[in-house]
Amino acid sequence: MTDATPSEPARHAHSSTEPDLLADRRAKLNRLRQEFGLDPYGGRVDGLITLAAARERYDPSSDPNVAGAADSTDTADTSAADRRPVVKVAGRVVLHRDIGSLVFMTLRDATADLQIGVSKKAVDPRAFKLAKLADLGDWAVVQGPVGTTKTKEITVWAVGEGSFTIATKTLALPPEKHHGLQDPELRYRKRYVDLYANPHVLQTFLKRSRIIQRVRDFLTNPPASLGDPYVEVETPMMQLLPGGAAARPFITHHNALDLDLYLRVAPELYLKRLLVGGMPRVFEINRNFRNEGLSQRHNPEFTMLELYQAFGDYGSMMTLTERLIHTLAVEIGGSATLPFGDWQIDYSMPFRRASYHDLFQEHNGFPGSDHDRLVALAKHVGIDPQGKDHDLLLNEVWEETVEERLIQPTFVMDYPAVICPLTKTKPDRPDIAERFELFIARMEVANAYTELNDPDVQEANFRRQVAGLDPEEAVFRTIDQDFLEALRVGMPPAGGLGIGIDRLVMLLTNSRSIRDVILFPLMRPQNQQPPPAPLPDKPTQQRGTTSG
RNA sequence: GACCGGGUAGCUCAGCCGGUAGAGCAUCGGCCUUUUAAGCCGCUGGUCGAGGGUUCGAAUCCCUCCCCGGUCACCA
Repeated sequence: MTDATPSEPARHAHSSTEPDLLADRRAKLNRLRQEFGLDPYGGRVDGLITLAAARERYDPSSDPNVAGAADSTDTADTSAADRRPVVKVAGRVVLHRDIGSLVFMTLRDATADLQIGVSKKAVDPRAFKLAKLADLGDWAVVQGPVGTTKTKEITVWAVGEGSFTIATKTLALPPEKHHGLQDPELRYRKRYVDLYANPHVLQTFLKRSRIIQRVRDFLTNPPASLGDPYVEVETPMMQLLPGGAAARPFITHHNALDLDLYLRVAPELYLKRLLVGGMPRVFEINRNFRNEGLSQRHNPEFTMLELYQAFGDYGSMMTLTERLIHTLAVEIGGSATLPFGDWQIDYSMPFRRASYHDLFQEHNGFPGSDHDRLVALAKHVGIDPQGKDHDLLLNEVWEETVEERLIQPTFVMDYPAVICPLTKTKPDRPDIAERFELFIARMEVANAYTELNDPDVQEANFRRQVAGLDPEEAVFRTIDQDFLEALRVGMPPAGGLGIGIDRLVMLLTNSRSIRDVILFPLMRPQNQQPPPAPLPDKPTQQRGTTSG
């Protein structure tokens, strides 16, 4: 093949790190520039419609291939009698069938796949040669009538000068055209390939977008029975103290203030400050960061809906939660009953409500208050009861014996107060917290409290919590005195709710792994790359450049 | 972190009781105006994840390490 001419900049020459397999693509790129005068990284194109829209434009009454119409041999017909609707479409070339003087391609965009046809007779020679040169993976633009082929496949036929062109040349070799991209590692690392090569992946993420959109609509314009709208707010992701959940935080550093900061594990304590300030109904949909293990259900950064309602309680949160999730199932999933793996999940209202203790009794055959039997069961399921408080042990056994049996949507209510430091207890039961967790398909999807607003009880809970920590953990679990001060200013009684958006999307899209609903899940670096050099302490660039 | 499975051509995968590396698709060259994963002919393409060991000889057996997936652990 020819190498770069003097007119070609050096960047078009082979890089020593580039696989030889790309040599053909490089040569073709140069050829497009030199022989065709084509910019292989072209610009703006007006007047495009989606492939799905083009398919809908098809009009059988204009189609000479439909029985009764004349001249059925030339479907790229350009005669004045042609009444077929003319469209302009763009898409990635995912199939390419060159049969001599006629080239068929299948283009793909976010809406559909659609066949296009380029006939030597119907286009200028340059456009026809470009059609023959097109590679799998190129972006193509085609203009012409929407018709069919002899086999009735709806096809956009390129007709006229410049009616087929390559808008962007790919330099990469595409995945196998039938199997798509299968290797999970490659799918997550090269999501940009996964998205186009596996259409259902793109559909999942479009659905995710619709789910989040619908949640926002629901909360900012709620059903009448739920009362006033909720206001969307944004609170700090970089926090001085990582509060609101017990997870280990990520640490970062602000240079100008020479200050260590934590990425938030939850927005809870800030949203409650807003209740104090007089915002009665607030919500936030945003990322939390927890420095813990990865699993099918855990990614270090994940998206959470948190919501607070003044003068509500966990009962109001229950009503809201089941209404919201039912609405999403029906409107986005298309049915009140949706598959998840081998299960059929029934999102009909009302969801089951059962107390923490009743569920323990139901699945274990004795009350959780029976300490001796609890200890015996703990040993039986492999939990060491040594030195554990009754309620903490109960919780471990509960998670081991009950959680995995909660397949259908179930509100688990009234947790032991000792594991709920931010929750108000029941008026007559100081040992029971007004908290629920919603379980679906063994996953904790939502978590809600009647919020604790007594500053003295809150402070006592914090102190008890910190006292039980080893020194290493205690470092980042300092008591948030400003939050206590806010409670002293006075937080109205309130209900609060958190919903794990990623898990909800998993359920509604029947996705087994959280990585299938997060576009770019965290992965280890591939090639033992050295970490980037640390930033200089003095932020010289930050001044005088672009400032907001 | 532990255990199990995997890493072979750009992609999807065989080969794994040791004997110099295979298929399909893609690429490249040729033919073809109604193809649907088009077809036909021909040609390319691999430090078999990395390093070490055993052996006359290692993709294959052994050791160490890296990456991915799964299970478990961690996650008030």
